[in-house]
Amino acid sequence: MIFQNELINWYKINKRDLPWRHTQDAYVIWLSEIILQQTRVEQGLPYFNKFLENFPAVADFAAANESKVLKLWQGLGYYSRGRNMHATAQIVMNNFGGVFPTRHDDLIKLKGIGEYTAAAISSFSSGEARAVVDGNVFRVLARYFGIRTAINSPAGKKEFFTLANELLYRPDPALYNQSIMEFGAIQCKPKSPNCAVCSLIQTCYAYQHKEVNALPVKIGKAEKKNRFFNYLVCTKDDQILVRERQAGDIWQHLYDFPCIETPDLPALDDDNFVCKIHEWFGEEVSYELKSSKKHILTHQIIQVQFFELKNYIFNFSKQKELNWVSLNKLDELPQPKVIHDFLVEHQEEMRQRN
DNA sequence: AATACGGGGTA
DNA sequence: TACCCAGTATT
Repeated sequence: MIFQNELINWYKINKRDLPWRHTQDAYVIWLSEIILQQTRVEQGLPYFNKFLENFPAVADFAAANESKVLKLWQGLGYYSRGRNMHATAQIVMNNFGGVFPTRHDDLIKLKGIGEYTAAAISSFSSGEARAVVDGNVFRVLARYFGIRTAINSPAGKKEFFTLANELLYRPDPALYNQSIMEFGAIQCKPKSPNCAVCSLIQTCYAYQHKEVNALPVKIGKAEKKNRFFNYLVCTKDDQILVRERQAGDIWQHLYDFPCIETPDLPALDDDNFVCKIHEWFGEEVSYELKSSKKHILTHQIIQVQFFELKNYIFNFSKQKELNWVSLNKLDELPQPKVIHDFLVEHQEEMRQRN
């Protein structure tokens, strides 16, 4: 039990004071855990506060529009988390009488809650004996026990999950789970871990064998795909033409502009590009490049260009998912970051134009 | 078993 | 750049 006791002792001295550690309310813990999936504490913290303020209880969350949820989520990424939370809040109202479940076996069935999150919520809210296995735990265990199995392979998942549950400190699962994650986040970091002040180095495999930087092992290197989005910005009085993005691609249910996606960066006189603009907006249309930027996602690099259109005739029958909205209304709709940045940068001239 | 899904921080 | 972050869902 040296490993567990050292982690817990370390935690009691070094832990950060985080708001979700002061509650056993499963709803509040759920809020924090979903927000923190693939997200650093510093980035998620303001969103946690914002969500709790807008939705003090699960009933408030369930009663909101999905669009409002996504607007609050704007900028945090992985928007399916927001959509799944909204669906889960409604399931909790309908199937659990508005009482957020605390048992792992109930939690795991809810949308957006997987093995990690079910273990986290159940252990933190009710002390259920479930070991959390997140990126921090993978790293700490791989280093301390010298495990070379890839953490993103099925065999690795199984091996680490089994070990984590064997190690779980039964007298206080919640305390132990918090301890090992916090230790991974602050001390046993991915880059330049703070081994100099670590009380576990005598028994740490990676430290003793000088393999700290080689562990954990991770396989695969998803190639990033290049995409080219050419946004057509059309304004009329205080209205602007927007599109709600649909299923099957990034940014589902967020709002952007009419877009011509091309296989490469189009020249301003590129035939296919010009042809498509004329098809949508008439032969008299003129366009000017206003802004260009590279937007990087996990699996895509998107070269984004914004064109301001003038003298256009818009044919709605060609693009049914497009709608005119006022600039003020657009402010309330959820947008991808690259769209939001464009609107902020150009809001003066867009409003003056009217 | 592999891929999709955001955006930001670090070295 | 490349890698990682309190991962999950889908193919």
